[in-house]
Amino acid sequence: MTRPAPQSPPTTAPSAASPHDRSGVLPAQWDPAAMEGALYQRWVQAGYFTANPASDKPAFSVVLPPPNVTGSLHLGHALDHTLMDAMTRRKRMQGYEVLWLPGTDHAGIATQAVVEKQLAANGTTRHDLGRELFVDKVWDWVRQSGDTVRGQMRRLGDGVDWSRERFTLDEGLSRAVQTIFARMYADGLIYRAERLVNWSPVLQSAISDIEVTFADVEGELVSLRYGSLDDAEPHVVVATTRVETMLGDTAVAVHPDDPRYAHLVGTTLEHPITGRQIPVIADDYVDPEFGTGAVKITPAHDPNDFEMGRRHNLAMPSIMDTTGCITSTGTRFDGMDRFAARVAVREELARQGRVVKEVRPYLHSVGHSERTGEPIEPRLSLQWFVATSGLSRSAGDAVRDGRTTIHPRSQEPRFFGWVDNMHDWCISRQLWWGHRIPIWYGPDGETVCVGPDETPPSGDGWFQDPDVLDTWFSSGLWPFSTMGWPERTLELERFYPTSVLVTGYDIIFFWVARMMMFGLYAMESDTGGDGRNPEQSVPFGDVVLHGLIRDAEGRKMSKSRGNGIDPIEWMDTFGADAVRFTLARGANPGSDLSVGDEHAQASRNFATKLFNATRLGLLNGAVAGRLPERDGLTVADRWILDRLDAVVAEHDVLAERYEIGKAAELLYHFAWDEVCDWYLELAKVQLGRDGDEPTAPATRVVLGHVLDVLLRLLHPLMPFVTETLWTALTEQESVVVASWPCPSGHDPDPTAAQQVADLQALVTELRRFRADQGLRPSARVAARVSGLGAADLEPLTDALVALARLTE
RNA sequence: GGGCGCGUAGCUCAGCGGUAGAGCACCUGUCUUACACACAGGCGGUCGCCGGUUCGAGACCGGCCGCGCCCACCA
Repeated sequence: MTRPAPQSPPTTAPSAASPHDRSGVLPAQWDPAAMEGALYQRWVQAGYFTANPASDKPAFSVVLPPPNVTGSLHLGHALDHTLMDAMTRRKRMQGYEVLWLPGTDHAGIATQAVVEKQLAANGTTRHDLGRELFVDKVWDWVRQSGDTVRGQMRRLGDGVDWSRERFTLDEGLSRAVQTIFARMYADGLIYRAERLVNWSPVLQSAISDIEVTFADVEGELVSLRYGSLDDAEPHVVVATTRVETMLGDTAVAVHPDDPRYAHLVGTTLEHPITGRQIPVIADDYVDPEFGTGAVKITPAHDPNDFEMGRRHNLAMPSIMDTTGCITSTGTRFDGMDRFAARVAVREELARQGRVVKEVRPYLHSVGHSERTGEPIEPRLSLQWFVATSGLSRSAGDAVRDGRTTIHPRSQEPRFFGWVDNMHDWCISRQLWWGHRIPIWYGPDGETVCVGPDETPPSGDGWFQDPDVLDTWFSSGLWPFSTMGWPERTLELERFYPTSVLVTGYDIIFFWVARMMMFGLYAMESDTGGDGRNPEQSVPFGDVVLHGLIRDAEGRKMSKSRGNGIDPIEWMDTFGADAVRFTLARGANPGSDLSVGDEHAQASRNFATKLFNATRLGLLNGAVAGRLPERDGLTVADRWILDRLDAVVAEHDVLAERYEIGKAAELLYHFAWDEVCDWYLELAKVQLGRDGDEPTAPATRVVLGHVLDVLLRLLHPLMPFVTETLWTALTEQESVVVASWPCPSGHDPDPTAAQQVADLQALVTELRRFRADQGLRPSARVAARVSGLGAADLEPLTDALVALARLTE
């Protein structure tokens, strides 16, 4: 393909060019990769994205869900960011004082794991380094890799307020963490207890319920016999998929009404391996219909058994250490890994003749650590918890009574199901990277919570709790900790609660519910529960949940599958605008979207189309000026202006409903099918070949206006091309700070619409006819070549009718 | 076991009461002075199945089949 070189110095246009040609201000073609960076730079330098809390404009605020500080953005983030950027850019143009607050998350487990892996490669461990040195090393890593995300966000065009960027472990946020911890501790909402928690032997740490994912696993169901081997003597058969836990059994349970076992309840049976006598107890929990109707009870290693152990005051011996090896059973299995022990114990029981029936393969659901992948082990340990019942009820109420609205509505049951059935949240992690628990223990068993402005107790025997807080504890404070809470800053005053939260539906539980719990609690505790309007307490008025990104075959993108798309590579190939538009166009609330290269190509083509359309305008001297009186306009002009009004109105409705996908679709088709395919062609006729038709001057203004408005409408989704084209067209500073289009207020002219529709039908018919005849298909060319430089469409229509007849 | 959602052109998806749509793919033309990252024309669907409501149903109701996701303490 050859294309004429750009006419580089626009001031010295060749003599052949029309006197109206203003196209010199545009580059020869749209080259996104080469131009986007400079545009972004200019926006930031101009301070367009910096919020001014002192302004008197209405506020619109969004906080960015903080990505992992050492991570990199994937396409899902790009979707997130595109939606937020589109919303904030539009609101800015509408005259709001916009704050889009960026930042990153310290991502406790993930970040620590990366650095530990690096250490492992050098043959050391964090324990070799010691806590302080290790944490220093993590900070080094954070500083070194933390720029990746920022760079990616600049590429995407995110209009965030960089001057307010935050990090969950920075000083201010740490202060917020300590403050709320101290308040909740004082209120009894944070407590320490020995509980059965999900334990990751790989991390050697507790994890919360939602960090466990269940997967069906083929295991073995072993039926084993407690008591005598003589059928005439007392015995009970129980079944288990984790035989090794029998080493920690302290009871066998049956249903109270089960006649088969009534005579055994209250007696004891000998443990076949430890030799201890364990009681047979009766409890309603046992389902007599299931299996043999008898269950082995391991209180320290199974949640149900733990509860039963509490009800019946059973001993709760732990039989595994932090790495998942058998310990303190006093048997030869001590020191064995849990999976090795599973086999060894089964073999031992078989040798004793205690494995009844055959061992059956058994498909059952096993909890795995989401982060590290290995099966979790329920383990009894001393941990810190948040008492969630009151907090989660408030969070649920906020949605129930409409202070916060979830979009789409269909996601609400999922939210309620979670907040209404929440277990207490285990917040302590046996890690080193994170907010250390602000609790100090004294030599005489004292426990002191140290607030942000207090000095920790010192002296012999005092020490701080070694654990750190779950990462989601600090991210749960994000909407207000980032604005300076607990200080009463101007930012909080102006921008909290935030206007809208945008995120994927997969983190409702991790994040959304917790922000609501914390936000409500923090704001109420600020005022002692009075003073403040409850509406001010929720962290956001709207929650917009988008779907997950899948590949062209509808599969989830993942590193292991290798089907992930790197947003940077995509932007290199198609441009940031195309990537953004592709994601936005697929963003139907709450539902997943599949994307592939062909979608990005279509979006890139659309950007090029806009470029060329604007170029046509500039070639013909289109200017964005005051529109002439409507009475003097042609049918085509009146029609396109009416359409423009309608599209502006329709787009606003969709955007306010967060129907970004449909809004994008609307603009795409309006721009392409109506503006480019019809209006531009009609405008050419009205301009005339030499630009000297009587209708030409008005057409230049209408054409300029249509392009101007169209570019402003598209700017939130495609900021880069629209900036380049709009500034060229209007010769104004930047479309970022242009005003948002509103309908003209004119009544639509149905006659014009009808006449254009008739014309379209006519031309289409003519084209079809000519195609059938194997003639040149272009009616518009025919029209012009036939000398139909019409002053209006009525004569044009007549002429086309004549022409159509002629061609027959 | 509970919750949510989905099954519409080859693929990805809109449409949610009134004569079947888009993008991509495919076929046929066309370098027409904004654009071949384009233009024009075309092929292609008994809208998962069965009932019902209605003058009229992808669209509303009931049932069924298939698929996906989330939650849940099935020994």
